[in-house]
Order: sequence, then structure tokens, then C-alpha cells
Amino acid sequence: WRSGALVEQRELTQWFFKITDYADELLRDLDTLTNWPEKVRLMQANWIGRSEGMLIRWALDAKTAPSDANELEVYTTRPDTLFGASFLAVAADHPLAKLASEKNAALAEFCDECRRLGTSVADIEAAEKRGFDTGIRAVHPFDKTWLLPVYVANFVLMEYGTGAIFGCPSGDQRDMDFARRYELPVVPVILPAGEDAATFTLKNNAYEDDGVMINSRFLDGKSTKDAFEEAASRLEKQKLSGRPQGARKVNFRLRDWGISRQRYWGCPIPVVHCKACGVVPVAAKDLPIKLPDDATFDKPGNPLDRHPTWKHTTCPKCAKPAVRETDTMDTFVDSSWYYVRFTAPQAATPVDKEAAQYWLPVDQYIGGVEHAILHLLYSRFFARAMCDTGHLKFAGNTREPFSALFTQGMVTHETYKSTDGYWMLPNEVRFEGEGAQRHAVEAASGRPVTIGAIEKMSKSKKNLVDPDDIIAHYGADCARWFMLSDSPPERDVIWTEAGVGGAGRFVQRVWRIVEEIADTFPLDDKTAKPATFSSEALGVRKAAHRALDQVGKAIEGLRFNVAVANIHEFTNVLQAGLTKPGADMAWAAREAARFLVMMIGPMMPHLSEECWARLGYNTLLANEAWPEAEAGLLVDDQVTIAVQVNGKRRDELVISRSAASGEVEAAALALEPVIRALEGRPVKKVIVVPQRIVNVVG
RNA sequence: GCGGACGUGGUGGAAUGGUAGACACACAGGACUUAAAAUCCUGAGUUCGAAAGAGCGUGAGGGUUCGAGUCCCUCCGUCCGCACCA
Repeated sequence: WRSGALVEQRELTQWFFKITDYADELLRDLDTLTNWPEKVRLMQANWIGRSEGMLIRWALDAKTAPSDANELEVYTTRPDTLFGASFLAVAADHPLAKLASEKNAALAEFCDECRRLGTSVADIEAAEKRGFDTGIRAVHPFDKTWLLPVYVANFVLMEYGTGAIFGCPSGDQRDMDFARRYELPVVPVILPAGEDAATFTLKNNAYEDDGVMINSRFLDGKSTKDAFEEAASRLEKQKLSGRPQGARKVNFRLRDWGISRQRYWGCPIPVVHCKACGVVPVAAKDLPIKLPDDATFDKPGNPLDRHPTWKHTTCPKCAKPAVRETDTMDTFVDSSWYYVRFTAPQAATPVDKEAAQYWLPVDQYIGGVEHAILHLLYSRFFARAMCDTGHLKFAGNTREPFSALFTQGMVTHETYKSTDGYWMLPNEVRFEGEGAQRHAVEAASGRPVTIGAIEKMSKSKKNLVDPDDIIAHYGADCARWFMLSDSPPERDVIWTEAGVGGAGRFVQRVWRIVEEIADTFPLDDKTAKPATFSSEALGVRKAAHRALDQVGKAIEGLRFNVAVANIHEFTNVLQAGLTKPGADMAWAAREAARFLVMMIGPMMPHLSEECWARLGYNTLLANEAWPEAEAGLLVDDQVTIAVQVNGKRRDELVISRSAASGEVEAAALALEPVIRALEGRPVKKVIVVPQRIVNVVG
């Protein structure tokens, strides 16, 4: 239904949000989003695509121009290169192209051809730069005697700038390609640093960077930046038909947001079309407009448009029969402000400003990078628009909906296709062989299966793994633990169950340790903390407190795989400690068990509550505060420092934490491997980094 | 074409410029067992060596530094975004 007359008709009633009004602010405020990934900020900046340039009006030579066309306005970011101009070009849809086509059948044909091609990315890539000389000549703004040809060119976009450009082949690769094809002059106007003006020439590569102006009359010798300023201010002062010939202009790549969809599944756009009153908004009391329950989907096209009764209503203004808008909104509209609604989901009005002000902005937003541009830009726009319409107010002076953003990776998996071309679930497939011999067959029939690319898990390609299988076998906590331990959350993961067994063993191990400690050292609030600890017990305590510190920080930083590794490490120490019983170890072990259970809590909630109860507590672990690590247990009196000779590690040294540099140096130089590595050479220099490393240079 | 990210053992991955490979998976050997499972212990980047030890080692090559996986430059590869935006 997107072809033919219907599209024309639709064009007239397309609905847009004026996101371009916020282009500058959306771009500028990206700098304030310091807790957003650089990548996403960059993608948004590129998408908004701000460029500073000029609109320049060129007079058309009366002898060659159509009678009702006497000037052509172009957009450029490089007024400095005006003396390198060798042609002008307009888009096939440009009014001047249409005007010129009226008396030129060949030109009209060329314009048609341009319109047919050049829509898809692939077309553009393949398309050569082609043009058609309209015969019209334009007058150079700085030289009345200099006439330039005006072409229609397939690489000029009507949607950007004015749909017309001036071509400077020496300074722009596209213009260069065009000039070489149509044998237009190529005049270098910018001399790169280190080049000689007398010998500098360009072959088929344009020089697009900065330099010193040449062949440019009054601009000669200026820097690119100064030349821009000079040319711009002259054009601003210079008049053409009584108006300034040039005007500075900021242009954006960002377009307005077309929200009209010809689909059933979306919020209806709440307006009515009345023959007498025109487009009339639906009264607030009649909102929301509900979709009909009896839509049919048996034919292509918009079910709302062909529904027998739904669209027929009366005009809110004059009460005469009128027709509802049958376009519905893009679903991105809903996702652009749900976070505001979520602060007061029961509110009678769309937004409870007080609740929104209390909760927003969102502290930590987590989502896939696929939303980097559309959803996240629309949401930033909506937050601002809602502030301006009085629907929303933020507590601070920000207008950003999401303070911090984290982009998680995707879960990917191999894809499988049967011989008849159907996608197959991984659990319908059996594997044989290894390495290059590895191949797949249908588990049920033994028929061969093609192993396809590793792709993002999707229902359509069926490369899905059902977590129920893992949950049934190992439990939900184990599934969670395994996923968190596997790789950092920002990275894509190729899903594999290899390793889930290890997570299962860890779950069992935690339970065994907790049982052992609960049985051997039952909860007894009266047991006083021992005055001193054996070195083993102290070791357990240090490991416990260090883990608490590390795991807390890792979780805060969303580095869950590191948190898991830290817990593993600590568990290993605790388990070894249990083989050396004693009153002080009992106390240390109980403390350690309590910490262990608390640390796994966020990642294995069921197991940890079970363990918590097993340790004798009759509270909910979920209500417990994260314990504070004792600072004194986080540092050792003795530190191990590496000893290098000429940057190569030769030995290590255990020494008092507070040892003076001289002391450390002496101890390092006395080490036998150090003496050996020096091979009798004198020591030139010794670098001592306290508590870290010694480097002997010799 | 423009912009960006990444490249570390058999695998997933650790590492504020300071002992590369933590932790785990897989693997091998051992203990326990009639046996297996489970559990526990041990080993393991690579080359040479019986060992002690030594050489090499974070995609390749250069640079900065006492010291580089980490910073800078060039190249190769992989991935992502934008794409004739004047």
C-alpha cells in the first residue's frame, strides 16, 4: 500500500513531532551526560549532524536562465573555497531543475532517472556521479564576469540544505569525481602544510583539510579559518537584489520525527477531520480514543481506515459528521515517556508532576546499544518537550531523563537450518565430530542440518536457548550465577552451556560450607569476639573483609563477573580455613559465612535466604544492610613487592609495609637472583615504588 | 568514504603505567571407592632443561618510560555506527 496514489494522499496527513526545534539543545547537552558511554554520545552527535555554514545566493545569467528564475541559493560549509568553484548543481527535485526541464525533454528524462534510482543504500553505493548541464549559467559572487555552469546532479540531495550546491573539485572528493567526469576545471585553492605552491597539483584526490589559501585573490595567504571569515563577512555585506548575498546558517542532519503509522497496533492520533472546521483535536474528556476490538487483518492496508464504523464521528467544534484520523502513532512515542508515567502509574492525569520530580531523572538506565539513537534520542526530546508544555519538571536544572546509561551486550547463538529451509531450535539439533569435522543433524530424524552464522538470539531464527532446561536441572539461582559469572555485561556473549556445571558445583559447595559452619559453630550471640586470632583465622577474616570490599565495588560498577571471581577466591580461602579448627577460627568462620551469604545474596537470592536461615537467623537476608568492611583488615603489615632488574622480574620481597625506601632498596640488592642478573655490573639507579615494586637499573 | 571500538593461554575472561594470565571452564595426574559418580589434592602460556633455571610471550612493527596488555604513531584483522549531509 506504500505505492501509488495512496502515498500521495498519506503525505498530506503525515504527523510530525518537531524534534528539530531541540536539535541544538539535544546536541549541546550530550556533554553533560558524563555517565553515558562515549560511543552512544558520539552516535547521537553524528545523527544530529550539526554543521556551520552559509547560504549563498548566486545570480543567474539572464541570457541562459528561465525567465522566472533569477537566482539560486546554495548551502556550503566552505565559503573559503569559493575561488575553486567550477560548477553549481541542484537535485533532480529542485524547482530550478523542474523549471529547466519544461523546455528540455532530455533534461526531464535525466531527472526522472535520478528519481527512480538512488533510494536504497546499495543503489547509492553503486551509483556513479552523473549530471546534466541545464545550459543555465550562474554568476560568481565575487566576480561578475565569471560564469559557471548549473547542472542537475544525482548526488545532490533535496532534503539537505537548499538542495543545491556549488562544486569545488579541489576541496571535495565528490566534486572532484564529478569534475573529472565532465572535464570541468580543477583549481587548487588550499595548500597543505609542507607543499610548495609552485609545484602543488591534484590528480584525482581532493584535499579536504586545512591549509593556506592559494589562487584565491583577496584570500590568498590566509588560513582556511580566516578565509572562511573573510568570505563570509564580505557576502553578508554584499547585496544582491537589495538583500545580503550570504547569510550564516547552521544546518542539521536530524529530520523531524514522522509518527504516522498506517497500522492498527498503536495509539490513535487524537484528531478529527471536519469538512467545515478542518483538523480539530479531540476534546480532553473524550480521551483516550480506544481502538476497535473487531478490526480485521485479512487484507493489506490500515484496518482502522477500512473499519465500517470506527472512524465515523462528529466534529468536536461544530458537531457535524466528521472522520477520525486513522493513522496511529509510532510505538516509540510510548517508550519516550513511560519512565515518567512509571513514577505514578495510578495517576488520573498522564503525569504526576510531584512524583516525577521526586523520582527523576532515572539513576541508572540499562539497555541494548540498538536503542542508542532512536529510543534514547526521542526520550531526551520528550523530556524537554514535556518540560516546555508544563507536563514535567525535574528537580535539578537538568532536562535529561537518564543520568547514567549502561549498554549491555546481546546474547548470541549459532543458527541452524534444516534441509527444507526451516530454522531449527538448538535443542532439536545433535552434533557430531569436532573442529573442522563438526557438523549437525536433526536429533529426531538424523537428517543433515546447516550450521549458520552466530547471531543475536531471535524468535524468527529460533537460535534460542530455553532457560527452563537449565532451571529445571540446576535451579534459577544457578542459571543467574552462571550468566553473571560468564563475561562482562557490556560484551556480547555467544551462549554456551559449557561451564554451567561449574556454577552448579559452586552452589553445592556454598551449601556444604554453610551447613558445616552452622553445625560446627552454631549461632550464639553471647560468644564474644576473641581478643586475638591465629594467623589462619586472621587470614580468613582478612579474605572475608577484602572480598566484601571488592565485591561491593564490583557490583556498584556492574562488573558482576569480577564480583563472582572475588567470591570464588574468598570461598577457597574459607574452605581451607575450616580444616584448622579452634575457638578463634570458629568466630572467624561464622563471620565469613555470614559475609559469604550476604555477598551471594544479590545474585542468588533463593539460595542465600536458605543459607541465612540455616545459619540460624530468622530474619530476611534481603532486608539486611551490606556490611561494612573493617578498614584495618584490608591492609597487610607485610607486603610482597616484585623486584625487577632492568624492567624484568627476577624475584619478590616480603617486607614490612612501612619499610623505608632505603631499607627496601638494600633488601632488594641483597637478593641472590638480583645479584645474578646484574652479572657484576654496577647499579646505576634503583626505583622504589612503595608497597609495589623495586626496579634495579644496572 | 567518514567516525568509533576491540585484538591477552585450548575456552570465557582478570590486570589504578608496576610480579601478565586472577577466577572459572575444559584437560591431565593422584587420593578416596570393589567400581563409578561426587568430593578433595596436584599440574599446566610456550621453548630448552632431569631439575635449578634461562629464553620468548598480550595481532605485527616502531616510539615514550626505570618499567607498556595499558600511553603515542604506522600497519593488519574483526566488529559496530553513519553514509553522496555539500
